Parts: sequence; C-alpha cells; structure tokens
Amino acid sequence: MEVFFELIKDESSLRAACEQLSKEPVLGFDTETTALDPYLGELRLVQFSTGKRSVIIDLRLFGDDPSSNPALVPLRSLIAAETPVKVAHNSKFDAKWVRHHLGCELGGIFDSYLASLLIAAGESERRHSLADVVQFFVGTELDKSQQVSDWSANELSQVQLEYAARDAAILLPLYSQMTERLKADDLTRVAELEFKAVMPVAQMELTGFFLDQDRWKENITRTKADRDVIADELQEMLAAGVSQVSLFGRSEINLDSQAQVHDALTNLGVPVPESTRASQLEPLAEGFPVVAKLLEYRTLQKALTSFGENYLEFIHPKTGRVHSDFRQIGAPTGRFSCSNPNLQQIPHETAYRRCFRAGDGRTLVVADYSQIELRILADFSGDKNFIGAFENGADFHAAAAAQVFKVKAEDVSPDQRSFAKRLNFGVVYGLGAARFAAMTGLSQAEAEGTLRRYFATYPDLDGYLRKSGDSALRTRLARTASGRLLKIRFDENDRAAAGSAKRFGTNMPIQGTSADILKRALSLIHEELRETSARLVNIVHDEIVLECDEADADEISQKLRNAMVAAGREYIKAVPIDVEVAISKEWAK
DNA sequence: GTGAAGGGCCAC
DNA sequence: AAACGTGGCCCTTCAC
Repeated sequence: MEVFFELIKDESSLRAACEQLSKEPVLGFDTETTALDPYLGELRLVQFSTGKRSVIIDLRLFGDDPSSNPALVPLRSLIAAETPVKVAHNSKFDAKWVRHHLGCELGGIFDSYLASLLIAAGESERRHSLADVVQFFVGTELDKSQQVSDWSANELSQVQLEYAARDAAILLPLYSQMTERLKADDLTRVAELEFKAVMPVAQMELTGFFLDQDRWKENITRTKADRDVIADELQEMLAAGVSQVSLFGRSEINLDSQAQVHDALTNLGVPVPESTRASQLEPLAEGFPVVAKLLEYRTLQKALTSFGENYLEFIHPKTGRVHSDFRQIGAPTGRFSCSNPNLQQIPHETAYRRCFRAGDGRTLVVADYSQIELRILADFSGDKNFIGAFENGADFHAAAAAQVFKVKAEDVSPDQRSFAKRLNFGVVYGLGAARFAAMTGLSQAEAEGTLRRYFATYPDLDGYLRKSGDSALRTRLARTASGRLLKIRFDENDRAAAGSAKRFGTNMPIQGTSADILKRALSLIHEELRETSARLVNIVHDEIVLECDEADADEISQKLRNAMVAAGREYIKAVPIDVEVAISKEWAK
C-alpha cells in the first residue's frame, strides 16, 4: 500500500497542515513513542491521515518541552477538538502521551480497539491488535514490524516514516467498515459511551494513586511476624501425622502445597473434603484445631504474597505513585479490569485501605453507588414490592426481610435480615437452593421453602429472571441498558454448560448496566471537574475515588454525587439512585 | 528456565 | 439434574 505523506519540520508548515486537516470530518490518528511509559519516554511522532494523505509531525524539532511551545498551538487545538473525529487504535495510549507531553486532551475519539471488543461481544477467541482488526474488517495485511523500531534515532528512516504514515492511513477504511458494523449491531450508543470514558481513564492512569510506603511496610512486618508464629505452630501440629518418616527430627511440609497439606490432614484423621478451600474447611475448624490453624495461616500468607512487597515494586520512581493499568472493557459484561497492580482487590480492612491516601494538602473524595445492581434489577423487573423495598427507608435488606417473612419492619430478626440479604445478592447470580442451604446452614427443604417464599413476595422479579434467562438461552444474546451486547456460546447437549450460560445471560444485563452507569458517570465527572483541582485516582465497579485540594472537597463531593446520580438516572427510571460520598484523607470508610 | 493449568482467595 | 456472576494474581505442579 502506497501512502503519500508530508513530514512536518517547522512552525509554518505545521500551521498550514493543521488548518487543512481541521476541515476534515474524520482523521486517522497515531503516535510513535520511544517507550511505553509516558513518564519515561519521548513522544516522537504525531500522525494524522485523511486516508489518501498522511501528515507526520516530528516533535523532536519543536524543542525539549512541547507542552510549552507556542508553535504547537494549532496542533493542540486540532487534537483537542471534538471534530474532526480521531480514529485511533487503543486511544488510551495516545491520549496519555498527548496529555503528558503536549498538555492537551484527545478529543473526538473513535477507538477501533474498543469498537472491535464491542462487536466481538464476548467472543474470546477473537484478537484485537490493529493488524488483527484490519485483517478482519478491511481484509488487508498490516506489517507491524516497525512498531518496535528505534524511534529515538535522530534521522528516522524512510521505512519508519512510511510505516507511521500507513498506520494512520489504514484507520480511515477501518473506521468506515466499523461504523457500519456498529450501526448494524445496534452498538452505536454503547460505543459512544466507551469512547467518552477513554480520556478520564487515561488521565486516571497518568495521575496514579498515592501508596504510603511506610504504612504498607508496617503491615508487612506485622503480618510476617504473625505468619511465622502460625506457620511454626501449624508445622508442629501437622508433624504429628508424618514425623515417623523422618530421621532428622520434624519433617517440614510445604504449607502452600495443596497436596501435602491434604495428605498431612488425612494422616491426622481429619475427614478432609476433596477441596481444601476455606468454605469447605470452615465447618471442620471447630472440631479440629489444626484446621483452624491452617485457615489462619492461609489468610496471613495470602496477605503477604498478594498484598506485600509486590505492591511496592509498582511505585513509580518519577511520581512516587502507583499507576495501574485499567482495561475499560475488561470483562465481556463491560466491567473494568485492573492490573499491575490490581487496585480493585485491595482487602477491605482499614490496615490496607488506609495505605492508599491523598498527597499533602490534598484529600480523597470516595463515592459509591448504594446497591446499584439490585436497583437495576428492580427497575428491569418492574416488581412493585421489590421497588417498594428501596423506598421504605434506608435498610433495603431489612425492608425485604419484612416483606418476605411478613413481619413488621421493627420485628425483623437478625437471621431474617441475613437470609434476605443473601438472597438479594444471590438472585442476581442465579443462586440455587443447595448453595443457599450450604451458606446459611438451612436444610435443603428449608432453603427451598425460603426461596419459594422470596419469589412469591416478588412475582414480577421471578418472572423477569425466568424470562431473561430463557431469552438468553433461546437467542444466545443478552444486552445491557446502553445496548452493550453479549453473544452466548454453549453446547446445548451439555446441561451444566447450558445452566451456566443461562446464569451468565441473566446476570450480564445487570452487571453490565452497572458498568454502563459507571462509565457514563466518568465522562460526566470529567467534563464537570476539568478545570478544578480534582483528579480521578481509582474506580472499583460501583465506586469512584477522586483526589482534590482540601479546600475544594465539599464542592467536589457535591459535583461528584450529582454526576453519579445523573448517570444512574439516564438508565434507571423506576428506582431512586443513591450515592454515598465520604471525604477522607485515606481510602477507608 | 518457562509456561500453562489448577486450586485458592482478594475485590465488587 | 443442575450447584452463584465478573475479574487479577499468588503458589504448586507438571510438561517441555
């Protein structure tokens, strides 16, 4: 593929080129950088393409700090503008570099990577690299061999420039194919929702979250000491079952080995179930102190291995903060995933959460949706009683218990509330009587009775869940409120697979609508707080954490709440949206 | 040494 | 007859 390109080296040709480009409705957009981390590398090239012609800007020729060079004003305006639309593949990457090195936002995003994920609708075997997506939608081969070439060389080779030009150019035919496909699959609305969330996420990754090293290390030291004591005691207890085989005193077993622990427990006469997971062992803990000790060890060991030194390695040498990778379509439901490190699985205990805190003179604003998935379920089902429980005061689970067990609100027993709560959460996932019995200690018959009673109280909820599951099985499709699509694949001869597919198909619209709402909130917040001291630092499915100047905290928290409620109302009409907001120096409530 | 699978457990 | 959804990441085990 021959691509004509112009290499921009000076201010006047840049101004002329930007003027021309700004008249286009759509541009391919790409960057070349000397590293993957915007804090550690140079933004070397910025490329635009109309498809026929590409423009390559060599930023090395515009000074050491492009963000303060007035010659780049036309470039920044073009990049930040909502039109032309900028088609980019994984635009979060380019947005971070542009934000950090040019000091402007990337406006008018059409992201071919996110679009590809939406169209794939959960088909996990599909790949989404630019080359894969171009192959799939345009039908041409794309050579990516220059992607890892040396973009820090003083003189870029003709081959490199042609690669840069072509990568931007291919995005135009890709755009026209993908927009058609998005329309055909009724995915335009959710695509727009995703594209508007890119910039907030890019900014969040750049900002990072401050992790207090000293506090974190105190945790490690304390946990290590506790773990060592427990490990010794556990070895001692387990040795009773295996000591005969060793001539050299006590034989150590590997406490982290499933198989060895299982054998040792069996030798001690413990009736170990097939699995030694905590939920299986818990009933044995009372009768067998060694089992209790093992569970104690596991908790401490988990804390040390998953939430220990490893997190400290992620503190950035330049910023002193943790910059995780957030994938905005991390799950086929549309939920985010987070890694390196995962900030969505920090233990709830204060000892851990308080390590994530605001910088000096700053404070955190922590907001989360109250029972958002249950509200979505209430709205979707239209069940009058279920909706009513949200309107009957603050304690939803108690209100539900009163309805299910037909008692006055003030007469709800702790057990009744607990049953109702477990059912409320469980029904979203397709909880069955056996599991409910196992988790509550009820007999199978009692569990079945309680489930029946629950669904008798909420007949339209029952009806909705049945209809939703049946439809998922029949059509093999599910959608969220924004139109996000899931294709469900299963072998219909495999009953377990069909059951699993049915539960997934039922759950996806609920979980996915929650993700829709969060993403909508992100873009509203981004707009609303653009000129303020507030920065997004973390998101956890139904929770948003901002950091701002202490003086602004009240105002920011108001705006955050308003944006989150407004986002919820766009999708949920029949049930009030409730957001809890806290202002705190630490990420602990 | 490396990588995949399986078990386990943290979050929502 | 079925067995509660989504992720990331740790460790062990086993194959290459």
